Amino acid sequence: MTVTIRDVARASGVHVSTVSRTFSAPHMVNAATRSRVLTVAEELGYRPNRAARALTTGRTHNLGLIVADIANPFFPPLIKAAHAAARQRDYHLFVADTDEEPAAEEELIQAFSKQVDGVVLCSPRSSNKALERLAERVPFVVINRRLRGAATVLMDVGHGARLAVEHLAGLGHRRVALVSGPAGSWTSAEIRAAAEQVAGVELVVIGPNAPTERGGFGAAARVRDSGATGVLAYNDLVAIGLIEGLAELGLSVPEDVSVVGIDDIVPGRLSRPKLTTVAMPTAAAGRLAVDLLIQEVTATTSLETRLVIRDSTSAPR
Amino acid sequence: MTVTIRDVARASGVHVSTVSRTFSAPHMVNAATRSRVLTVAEELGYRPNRAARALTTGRTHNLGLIVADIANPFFPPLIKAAHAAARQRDYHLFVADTDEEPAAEEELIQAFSKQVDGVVLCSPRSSNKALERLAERVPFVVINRRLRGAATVLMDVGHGARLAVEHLAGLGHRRVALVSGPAGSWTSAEIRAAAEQVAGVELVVIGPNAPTERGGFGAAARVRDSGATGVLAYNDLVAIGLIEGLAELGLSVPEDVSVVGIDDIVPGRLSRPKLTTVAMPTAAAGRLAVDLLIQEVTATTSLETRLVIRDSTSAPR
DNA sequence: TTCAAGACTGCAAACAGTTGCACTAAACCT
DNA sequence: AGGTTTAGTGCAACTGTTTGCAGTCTTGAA
Repeated sequence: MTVTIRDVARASGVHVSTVSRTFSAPHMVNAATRSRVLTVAEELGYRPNRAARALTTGRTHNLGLIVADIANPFFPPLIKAAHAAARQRDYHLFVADTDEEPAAEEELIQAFSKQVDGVVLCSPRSSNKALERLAERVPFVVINRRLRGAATVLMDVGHGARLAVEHLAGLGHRRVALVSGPAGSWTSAEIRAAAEQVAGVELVVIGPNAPTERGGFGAAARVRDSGATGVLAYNDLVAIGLIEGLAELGLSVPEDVSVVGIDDIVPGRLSRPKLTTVAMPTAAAGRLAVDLLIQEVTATTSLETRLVIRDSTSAPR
Repeated sequence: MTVTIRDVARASGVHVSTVSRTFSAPHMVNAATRSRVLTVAEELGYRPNRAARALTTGRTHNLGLIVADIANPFFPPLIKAAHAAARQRDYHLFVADTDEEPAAEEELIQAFSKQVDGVVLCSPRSSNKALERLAERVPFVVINRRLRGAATVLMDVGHGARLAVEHLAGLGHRRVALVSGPAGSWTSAEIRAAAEQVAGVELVVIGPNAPTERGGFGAAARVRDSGATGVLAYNDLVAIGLIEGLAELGLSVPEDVSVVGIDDIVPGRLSRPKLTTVAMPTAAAGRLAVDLLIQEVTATTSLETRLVIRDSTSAPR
């Protein structure tokens, strides 16, 4: 039923290898033959079968993208950018969701291995050891994790966190709370290390917390009790939850306490007050990751972050 | 370099066909042989090559999912659910983004056609005619569009819209504005038809509008001028933009005007006031679509929607 | 005019599996 | 005991494409 290279060959009176070449190495075939083959192919509605091609060439023109949670607002812009970059070079993109389970990462990589030319792994939860082992089966690039032997794309949260705390300091806050993330998080550690370096403010760490709205909500009382007038939250969801929790306690943002988030996800732009936050270059990271993968370069890149000042921060009372 | 079925055959002293069968038809091979082959395969780290398998069987065990915009908060829950359903049956999922361009739909379907067993198409923008033509190349199921010849999953927005208007009527609103969506939208038409059927309220239609925050923002003045005290917006983004626009005009929600959205996206839950909205069963739709695809059943299903009452609606002044 | 160098094209062997068919041996039935 | 079924395995052809090698035909140069 499906039209193959042989049908085209027969219909245009040449050998299959010539047809093959008009698609994969056009310069090797005579212009006249080429155009004849092309028109015949067009008429017949022929499209090369990528699976068959992959079999001989070893390249599938497919890429895999693994994230912890597709529905987490942090990821979609990254996925979208990765897809666009892949598409531009005529690659298809498998997308997979681990549901935050480290074991799923390994399993997915294994399952992908024969079917993709590489995979990009976002904020992996697996151990470095496990990842290094997997890197032998299939090339990959990791986003937001340092890993030797694999290409790495980092977003410089540390810098962003410092900007955020400096922003608070500049507004006159002297005591700021850091509502941290989950225990093993690379990002959380980076944020803390950077925040601690800012001179002139006393930092109090509250956490670890779940990286969710609920996590922020739950931290509200401790924030109030800490006496801090400014807060840097692990991410925007935490910040939003925190603002809600503070409201519950009769504290309003930014009048009573200033809050800055991290990530710059859509809901932060839409909530009230609009969130001051550290914008993460997720789209750039996604795009870059697939570019590195396709070009097979092993590099480690650090992407700039920046502070977006909106309505959730102001001078303390 | 990579270990094939032949390596396993040699190492375990059987013919390749036996190895093949221990993986794809285990019941046809003797238990003892099977376990021997299995352990050898395990030792060698053999994994069947899906591309090669696809070549003979014609089934790739891959599915495609095409959405208009991955970054639109409406889609990620659907993608996630579709992925989970696919994974459960050992299928991989290609995800693609058309960037709202109808032409991209066709192109993507064509490109996928040889590489997937089917594709699910969300809220397509292409003409029915074009879709019917494509349906001959590859099986697909469509979400949120009626199309004969293809399996269809519908979300019953009409019902939800009616509930929403009835809710407003029940609160005492007598004049409600419908801030509609883009011109050619099936959904928008459904909403309007349903809203018009509710007795006891006068409906004024404002639109068409872009299905975005900005679209809602821009409609604020016309809503004020309409004299309506209640509003049903095309979707949550429009509702959020509208609320912002109304605030700009000195009108607050729900005190001065009640607003209900549609979709129940995350930002609506997180914004202030929390949005009353019609919850769309996106996850169920995604899951169901891939199930239909895998089981190759051509059915048309209509999924229930429901009203979620939160803080953006109250009795009129 | 002859010969070497290109430019095209065909041939056939891969690639990694699946599967209909044939064969053997054991188990079953009368 | 003889014939028939059945379980298990091997054989080889096939899937759609690529690609190294070899052959043919022009060209251009000497």
